Amino acid sequence: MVNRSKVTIHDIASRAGVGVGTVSRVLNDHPNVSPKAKAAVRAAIAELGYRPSSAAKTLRTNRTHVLGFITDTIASTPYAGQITRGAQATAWQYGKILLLVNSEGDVTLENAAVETMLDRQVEGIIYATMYHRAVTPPASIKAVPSVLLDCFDVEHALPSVVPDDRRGGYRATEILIERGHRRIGYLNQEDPIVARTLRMEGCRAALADHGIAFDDALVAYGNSDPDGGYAAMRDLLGRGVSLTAVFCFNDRMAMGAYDAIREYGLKVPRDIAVIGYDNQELIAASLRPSLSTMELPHYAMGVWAVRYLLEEQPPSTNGPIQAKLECPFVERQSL
Amino acid sequence: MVNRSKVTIHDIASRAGVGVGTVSRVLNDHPNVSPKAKAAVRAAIAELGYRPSSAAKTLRTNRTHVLGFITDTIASTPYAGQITRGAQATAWQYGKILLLVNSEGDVTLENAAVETMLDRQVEGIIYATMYHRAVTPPASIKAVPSVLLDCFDVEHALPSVVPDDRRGGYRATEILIERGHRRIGYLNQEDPIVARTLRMEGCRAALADHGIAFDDALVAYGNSDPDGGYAAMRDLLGRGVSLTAVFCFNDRMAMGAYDAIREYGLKVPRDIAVIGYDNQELIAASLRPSLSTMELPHYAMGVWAVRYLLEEQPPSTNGPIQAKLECPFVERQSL
DNA sequence: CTGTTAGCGCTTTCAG
DNA sequence: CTGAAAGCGCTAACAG
Repeated sequence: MVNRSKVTIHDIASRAGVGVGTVSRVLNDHPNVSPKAKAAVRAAIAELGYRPSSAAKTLRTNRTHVLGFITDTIASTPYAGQITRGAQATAWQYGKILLLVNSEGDVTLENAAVETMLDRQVEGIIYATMYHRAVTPPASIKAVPSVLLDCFDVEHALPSVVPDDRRGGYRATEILIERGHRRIGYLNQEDPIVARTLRMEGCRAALADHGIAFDDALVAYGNSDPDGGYAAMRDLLGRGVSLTAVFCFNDRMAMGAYDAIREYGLKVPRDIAVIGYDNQELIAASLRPSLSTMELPHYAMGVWAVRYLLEEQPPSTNGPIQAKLECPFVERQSL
Repeated sequence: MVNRSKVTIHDIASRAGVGVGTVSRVLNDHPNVSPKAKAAVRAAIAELGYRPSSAAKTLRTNRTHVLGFITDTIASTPYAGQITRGAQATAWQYGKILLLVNSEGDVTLENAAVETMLDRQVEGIIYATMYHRAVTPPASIKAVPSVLLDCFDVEHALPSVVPDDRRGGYRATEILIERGHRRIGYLNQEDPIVARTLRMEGCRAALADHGIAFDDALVAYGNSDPDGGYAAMRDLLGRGVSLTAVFCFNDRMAMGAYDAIREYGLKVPRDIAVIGYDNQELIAASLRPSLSTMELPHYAMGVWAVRYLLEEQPPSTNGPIQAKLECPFVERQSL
């Protein structure tokens, strides 16, 4: 039976003919309760449609089992979904629930969000961005255990988890080399964001490790979208340099590159192998031929962040941990 | 100054030399407080780094200012982001915050999520799905004001908000007709989901209203993804029927259709105009030429749902409201 | 094993 | 205008 007006532990107690202490004990699975009392309480709970008040419990125990989750732009990409999903699923496993605020990058709002969360006594805060970059989160975030996701603060004063873009760039290049390519083009994005620097570093390191000289004539720049990839690829092809493969900064640029390659009467992967980055499913899996790419570990970062907050944190030797998660290679048909 | 150990209203009261009642009054902006007392309290609050306990407040007032937000699949599409974003932003405007759970369609988890939310005394629940369909949400959801988003229950026993797919199908077709097309192909998705039925109905109605006979030879079926669109378009083109435009069930199918059209040596929009559905930005804006499409009002539905929960609900004449939101036409270069 | 009791921090009468 | 007091529903001693 469902009773709308507030049923309290006292109602249960009198109904079951026991004291409130006993009710509380069965509610919290305490060991020393007689089976009989337990049954009576259970029955009363069911009959009265009792629902514990988590506010009262929180007031008493000082625990909320709530984690704050702040994002900058939840919308623009499907990434946000994966991060959120990983974080939420993991929180749930631990019996925690997420309080969500999307700041859209508004600093005032971000501060207010942290304040609200602190008022609500969240047990930790996850501050997530949708691409790998440096941030300055509200200082008050330090009032509770916090972790930066897909971003880091310049002082590295807060723990963080980001994709290992350098290693990803290295692996992508190495994979191309392993398949026999030695003339590898690089479609780079023009904004010098963190990911670009790191991936490029990895790429050069792989080239060097395999005794291939880095050739500036093989890199072209463009916007990090299909148009930019299209333009950059045309640029590259227009130079008349020989190349058998191209590593694109991201899948969106690769999408544009496909168009340019096709216009030149070339075929992927027969004439030019293409590897992307991000594993933006919607694109990578849909292109013809489907695109091999390095996956950004969004879900994994969500999981990692929550685990970090909830598990015992090992004593840090030198500053908060700055975790780098691997970007796995996702093989499809473009190489 | 930030004091970590709990500072209570009593600390503020004694520090400011007033009673707790007065402190509470300034905290809640009550009218009858002397400027002097107010100033003293404010000062004490700042000095002690006081932070009100929302648990205590909730216990006392019975209000949490929290809304529950349950999604089935937050990840697979960027849609989820828009829905969530619209809901979150609107909630924030009303001084509410969202408690998020992603069920991944797991019924047990869904039930548990509702229970937790009710224990936490959410003031309303939004139950959102990522595509327009019929659902059976946990019955206990009715314990608080609730609304279904992008879905509806078969009995229409709960209020809901969905895209107006019928009208969208009508408009898309009409737009094609207005531009002079009379031989319009239809790339339909093979699963008979709600959106398919509705869009098709709209399409036929538009045709009829403009005196164009519906021709079965102009509709082809496929998976609702690029491969399906590709196959369906090839099918259509292979029939040798004349057509100058094609209305695709969604943008992903349109993406595949582009490939098929190109393979036939035809050009979009010169030879065949293409209109999609969904306005899946990542695809629609990236295709070459960019794709004109009907937008699914995800953000708007998120806004609508929260508003509905929070605003005074007009007395319903016949059952809970079943809102249909318009799918706006987004013009790009494919027609 | 169990009933009683004392608060958790806050809001809200109720008298001044 | 303001202090004192009474709980909101629950848990955690503390005596049995």
